[in-house]
Amino acid sequence: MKARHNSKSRQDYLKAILSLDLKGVKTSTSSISEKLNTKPASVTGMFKVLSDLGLIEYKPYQGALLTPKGRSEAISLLRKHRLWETFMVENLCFGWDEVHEVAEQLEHVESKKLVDRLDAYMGYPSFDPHGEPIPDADGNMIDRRNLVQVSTLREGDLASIQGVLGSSDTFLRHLGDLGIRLGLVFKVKKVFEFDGNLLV
Amino acid sequence: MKARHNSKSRQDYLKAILSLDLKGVKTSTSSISEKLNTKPASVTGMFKVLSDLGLIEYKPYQGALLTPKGRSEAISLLRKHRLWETFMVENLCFGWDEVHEVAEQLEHVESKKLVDRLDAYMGYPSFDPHGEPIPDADGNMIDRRNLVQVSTLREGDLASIQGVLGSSDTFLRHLGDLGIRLGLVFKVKKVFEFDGNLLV
DNA sequence: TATAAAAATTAGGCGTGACTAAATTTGATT
DNA sequence: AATCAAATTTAGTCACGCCTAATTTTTATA
Repeated sequence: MKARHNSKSRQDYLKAILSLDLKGVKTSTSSISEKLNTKPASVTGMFKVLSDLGLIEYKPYQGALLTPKGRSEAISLLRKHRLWETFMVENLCFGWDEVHEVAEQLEHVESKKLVDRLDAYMGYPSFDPHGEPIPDADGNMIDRRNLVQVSTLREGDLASIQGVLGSSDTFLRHLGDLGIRLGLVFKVKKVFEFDGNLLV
Repeated sequence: MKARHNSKSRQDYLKAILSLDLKGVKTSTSSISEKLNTKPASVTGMFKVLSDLGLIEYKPYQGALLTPKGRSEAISLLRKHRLWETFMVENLCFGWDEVHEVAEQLEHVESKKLVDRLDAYMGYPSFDPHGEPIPDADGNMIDRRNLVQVSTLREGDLASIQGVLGSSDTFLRHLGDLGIRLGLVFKVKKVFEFDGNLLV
């Protein structure tokens, strides 16, 4: 049980485990090996290391579960990944489909200050270019399962604003002008044929 | 002689060699080992690898010289390092003294498109926050040895604008308003006590 | 020029994280 | 409950990049 420092490899494993975990899939060695393009035997080896480091709960033949510590690190990686993707699309005019690989590298840069500043620079976006929620600095993120698109709401529904898909400056300013802010609770009074609704 | 792909380690060596090279220092194994906090024996080993890869010219006991290929890669790393430092200071409000370590990580991210877009996003800065010149996308950079500060010029001197130290938006706009552009050739007609000069 | 000191290289090892092949455990089916 | 297939773990190897210790080459000095 050595005191190993962080490594790209271990971070990739944590991310893979979190990803399957969030999808409710069992984190078997084979499912992880598939995600990471490695062999099951290699996963077993790394599971032992992560377990020794207190990042996962691992019983042979039983798969792995993230400990709070491991989960926190994995979410921090997810946050970095999605913030960088957002930055590339929103500020550097990348297409949403060409940022994943680069974000995969950027997420391994270690500097909490950097990501937090980047987050602030972009105005604390809630969603990345793929529509996935971005964890905040404390690791909290919006649960998409409870979210609906505004366009699916009907007359009489009660809802609150949790985030905005896309975040072009002009669109965000427009929403601001209308008094639409995060957390705003509203009730749909009427749906026009053209797609409009009235506030509470 | 394996076909090894890029690695952080090899890139660090190339950067170290370029750095000494630019300073006119001989790239001995000991000077490199000092820069990289490794041992001379390790440098010898890596010199062989870099030589096999065609990135340096290496004769035992003679030190190393960058090949055009190696030099080009090293300069690309320098470009990335300095662009990221500039971004952090100019856009993310970092202090100029706290960006080096993070840039050291960011420079290893592989995406020409990313750095070129970042460069454009910042308006193609010529110098980083430490006053060092930033290589352009073709690897060309201003040679600081031929540069002087405007404040050191005397009446009658002929000079041209090669770059601007610092690049706050307002200052750059001010220069633009005065018609001062990169490459502009001018002659000093008179130096005021308060520090002013007239254009050609 | 002979020789001692400094610098560089070679030889041998170690940790990490991957692999293959063989052995073991699980669990599904009869 | 016995058996067989799939999944998992164990055992042993390898490449990479680092290390220390010992050897060799260069260089500086007497």
